Amino acid sequence: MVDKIEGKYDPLSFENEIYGFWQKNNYFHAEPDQSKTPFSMVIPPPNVTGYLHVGHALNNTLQDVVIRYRRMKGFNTAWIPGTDHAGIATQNVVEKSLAEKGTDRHSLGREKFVEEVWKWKDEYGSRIISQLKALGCSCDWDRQRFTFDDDYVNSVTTEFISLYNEGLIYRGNYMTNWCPRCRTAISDIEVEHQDKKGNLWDIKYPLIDPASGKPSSEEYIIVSTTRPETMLGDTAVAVNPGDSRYKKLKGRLIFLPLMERIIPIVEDDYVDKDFGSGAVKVTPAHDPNDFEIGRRHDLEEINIMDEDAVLNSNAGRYAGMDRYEARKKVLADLKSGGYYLSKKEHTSSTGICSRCDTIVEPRVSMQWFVAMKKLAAPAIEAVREGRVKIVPGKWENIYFEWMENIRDWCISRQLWWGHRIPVWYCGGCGEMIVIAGKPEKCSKCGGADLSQDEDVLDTWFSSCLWPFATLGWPEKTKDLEHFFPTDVLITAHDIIFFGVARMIVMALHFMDHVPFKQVFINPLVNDSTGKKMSKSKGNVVDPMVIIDKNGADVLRFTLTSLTTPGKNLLLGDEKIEGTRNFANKIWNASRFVISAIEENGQDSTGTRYGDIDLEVNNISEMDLDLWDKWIISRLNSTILDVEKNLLKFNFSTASRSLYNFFWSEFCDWYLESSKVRLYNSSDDRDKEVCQFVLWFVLEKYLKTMHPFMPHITERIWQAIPHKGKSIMVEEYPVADKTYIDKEAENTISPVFDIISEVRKIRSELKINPGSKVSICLDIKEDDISKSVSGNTKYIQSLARVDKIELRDAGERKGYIKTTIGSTDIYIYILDAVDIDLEIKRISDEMVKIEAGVAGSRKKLENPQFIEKAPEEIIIKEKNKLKQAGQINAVLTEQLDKMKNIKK
RNA sequence: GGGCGCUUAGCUCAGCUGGGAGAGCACCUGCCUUACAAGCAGGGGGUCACAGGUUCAAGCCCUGUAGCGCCCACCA
Repeated sequence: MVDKIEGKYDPLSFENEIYGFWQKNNYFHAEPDQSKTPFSMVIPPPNVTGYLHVGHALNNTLQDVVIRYRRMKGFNTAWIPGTDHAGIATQNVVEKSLAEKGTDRHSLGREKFVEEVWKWKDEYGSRIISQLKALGCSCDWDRQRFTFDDDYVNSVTTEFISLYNEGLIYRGNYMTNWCPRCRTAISDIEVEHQDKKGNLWDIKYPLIDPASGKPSSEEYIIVSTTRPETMLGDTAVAVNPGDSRYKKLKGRLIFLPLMERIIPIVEDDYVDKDFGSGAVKVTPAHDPNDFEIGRRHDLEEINIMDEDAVLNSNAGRYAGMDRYEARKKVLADLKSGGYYLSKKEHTSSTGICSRCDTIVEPRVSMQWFVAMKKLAAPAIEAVREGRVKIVPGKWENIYFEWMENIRDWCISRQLWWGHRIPVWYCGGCGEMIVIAGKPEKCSKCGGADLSQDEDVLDTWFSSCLWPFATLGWPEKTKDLEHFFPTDVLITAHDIIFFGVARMIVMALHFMDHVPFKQVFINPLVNDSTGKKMSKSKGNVVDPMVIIDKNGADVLRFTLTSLTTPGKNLLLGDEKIEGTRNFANKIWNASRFVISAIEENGQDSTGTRYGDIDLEVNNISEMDLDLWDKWIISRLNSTILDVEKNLLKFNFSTASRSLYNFFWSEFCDWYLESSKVRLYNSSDDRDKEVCQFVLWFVLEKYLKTMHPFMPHITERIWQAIPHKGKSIMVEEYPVADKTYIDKEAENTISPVFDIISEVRKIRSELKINPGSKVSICLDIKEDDISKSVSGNTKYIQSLARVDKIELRDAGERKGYIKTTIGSTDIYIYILDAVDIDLEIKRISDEMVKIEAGVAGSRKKLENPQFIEKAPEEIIIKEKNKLKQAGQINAVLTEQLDKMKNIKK
C-alpha cells in the first residue's frame, strides 16, 4: 500500500487497488473455527444473466456494511456469494440471442440448447460478480456457489426425492397458470395482476326442449362472460342452489351454441345470485373457479388451447386461431346465430406473466406440486415465536397472511434450462420411478425403456435451499456445522414469498432449524421523482455509471444514508453530489490532520508519535484540553449511536450520525480550534496532545466509518500512523462510556454560544469578515466564567476577535450589546454600525422572544400545569421565561440606545 | 373486496418511550480566512393533510375524513 495521500480526492485512482489488496490478503475468507463466534449471511443470489441494478447495489451495500461491521467486531464472518441459474429468465435471454442469430432452441434440440446456455453463463455469468467487487463487497469468494453446480444439483435431487417419499410432492392434472409465451406453467406468485379495461358480454344459451330434445326457441338462460372464446370449452352452466328463479330448471339441459353441445345445469354455492343473471357458464379447463366447480360436479374438462394459447381441435372450426382472434370470430358467430345479447364495459384484473408480461392462460395440465399446508405450519410458528425476526415488522403480517392461506406450489416447468426432475417412466409398464440417477431397468417390469420426466423444476425450488445447500447440505460438512444457521438475510420485499418463506420452510424441514435469525427487508429504490425505475420509462439509474464517475464509496454512503426501514428511497443526482462533497471533506480534513502530524517531523506510519506510544494509546493519562475531552466524548457518543442503529438496520440514522459528527463537530469546531494550538502556541506539550487527539479521533472515526465507505477509510488509514495491516481487519472502536463527558460538553457549550453569537452579530451588521473586533463579556455565572476565561484564544480565533475583556463595557462608546444565556456580550464596532440595521436586528429578535415568553407564561399561569407536570418540566419552563426576560431587557436597553443615537 | 403504509420548510426526508419543530438540497447575504469554493460564516422559510377526542401538555396516542402509494384476492 502507498502511504502518502494525494492532494485531491480521486476515488477512481485507488478503489480497485485497495480491493485487490484485500483479496490478495484473503481478508474476506473465513474457515470454521470453534474458538470464534460465527456470523454468516448468504447473498440473495442474483440471476446469473443479471447485471447490477440499483436495487442490487443497495441490497449488497447493506449486506457489506453488516458483514464488515461484524468482522471488525471479531466474529468469524462468512458472506456467501453466488448466482442463481434462474430458469425462465436465463432461458429467455439465451433464446433471444439465438433468435438474433436466426435460429431457435427447437432446431438446436434440448441437449445443444443447454450447452448453449452454459456457454452463455461462462461468458456473461461473471458480470454481476465483478460488479459486486467494484462495489466493494467483502464476499467470501472462495465459497461462491451457483444453483446449478454439481453439488447443488445433488442437493436439489435429495430435496425432491425426500419430499416425494414423505408424500409432500405429488403429480397431477390441475389448473395452472400457463404462460403462452414462455410455454410453461408458472406458480401463482409468478403471476402479476393488472386491472384491464374490457367488456362483459351477455350471451343466450337456449334450453333443450325436453319434448323434442332440440334447442328451444323460447327458453334460454343468459350467461355473462369476459372471455367469450372460452365458451367453446363450456361443459355446464351453474346456478346457485338457493336461486328460486332457476328452481324450475333443475335437471334441464342446455344447448351450447356454436359447439352445438348439450350440457347440464348444475347447482353450486360458488355462484352469486346477485351478479348478472345469476347463471355462470362453466369452462373447467380454462378458469380456476370453473375448474373447482367442474371437479365438484364431475364435469368434463375440455382443453381447447394448445401451449401457445392457439385453439386446438377441441375448438372445432376455431382450431388454429389465436385466443383473441377466436374471440372476435366467436362473437361474430354468436351475433349471426342470434345468441348475442349485449356488451358493457368491464374492468377486471388480468393475470400477466411476471417474466414477459404476456396474459396468462389458466389451463389444466399435468404438473408436479408441493403440498404446502403441512410444511408451512412450522414456518409460521417460527416467525410467530420470534425465532426468525422480520424487520420492519409490518412484513411479518404479510408473511403470515400469505402462509396461512398458502396453496400448493406448482414446481414443474416446461423448460429446458433447469434442474431435471429425478423421475423416470417405464415405456413398458408405465411405472414411475423416483430416484437419483437413471435406473438401469424398471423396478416393476424389468424393462429398460426408461425415459426421464421432460420437465425441469422451478428455480425457487432450488434457491430455497440456498442458506444450507451452499454450505454443503446434504453432506454434514464442517462449514454447515459452523456457519448454519446464518444470522441475517437482507433482501427486497418481493422475495418474501419467492425466497424467504420457502427458505424458512425448507430449512425447518431439512435442517430442523430456521435458516436465519433475522430478515431485513430493504427499501425499493425509486427515481428522484418517486417513480419506479423501469427500462421503458427510461428513468433507470445505473449504479455502475455512478461508481465509474464517483467511486463506490459515494454510491454506498448515499444509499445507506437514504435507507430508512420500511420506506422507499428516492435516488437522484443531488444526493450523490452531497455524498461526494462529504467524501471530499473527509479526504481534505485527513490531509489537514496528516500535515499537522508531519509538521512535527514525526514518522507518519510508525507506531510512535512524539513521546506518545500508539500501542499503549492511553488517553486517560494525557493532559487533555477541554476541546479534546469534548471531541472524544462526541466521538464515543457517535460510535455508540452508529452501533445502536446498525443493529436495528437503521442505516440512515447511523449514516447521519457519522456525517454530522465528522462535518459539524470534528471539522467545524475541533479542527478549527486545533489551529490555535498548532500554529500559535508556545506550549509544545499541549501541541503534542492536540496532534495526538487529531490522530486519535480520525483513526477511530475511520474505523467506525469503514463498513460504510471501505475504500476511502482504508486509503487514509494507511496514510496515517497505524498499527496493523488493514483497517478492515482491525477491531471496531469500542465506545468507552467513561469518555462520554457530559461535563465537558456542558462546559464548552457557552464558548460555542459566544462564538456563534459574535459571528451572527458580525454578519447581521455586515462587519467586514476580514476585520477583527474587540469584545467585552459580562459573565454572571462562575462556571461559565471559568470555562470562557480558559478559552479566550479560541474565541479570538474562531470569532475573529482581537481583544477580550471579561467585564461589562459600562458607558464606553462604540459598543453594541447582545446577550446569550446570562452572559452579556459587548461588541466594539466603533461607529461602523448601521443604526437602522441594528434597530431592525433588535426588533426582529424581540418579536421572536416575545412569542416564547407568551407560551411559557401561559403554561406557568395554568394551575393544572403546576400541579400535574413533572418538576423538571416546570423548572425548565421557568428558566426559559427567566432567560427570555433577561434577553428582553438587554434588547430593550439596546434598542433605546440606538434610537437615542438616531435622534 | 380485504389489508398495510404515507401526508412535517420550495424538494427529499429525519423526528426513539407525548414536554424546546430538525437535516440535506434549493434560496438569500457576505467571504478565494495557509485541509477543503466539492469550501467557510450567517440568514429567511413550516396552523407538522383535515376534523374531532384523550391529556396540564399532541407532529407523536385514539376515532373519523380526504389525497397518494403498495400488497393480497377464485368480482363470472
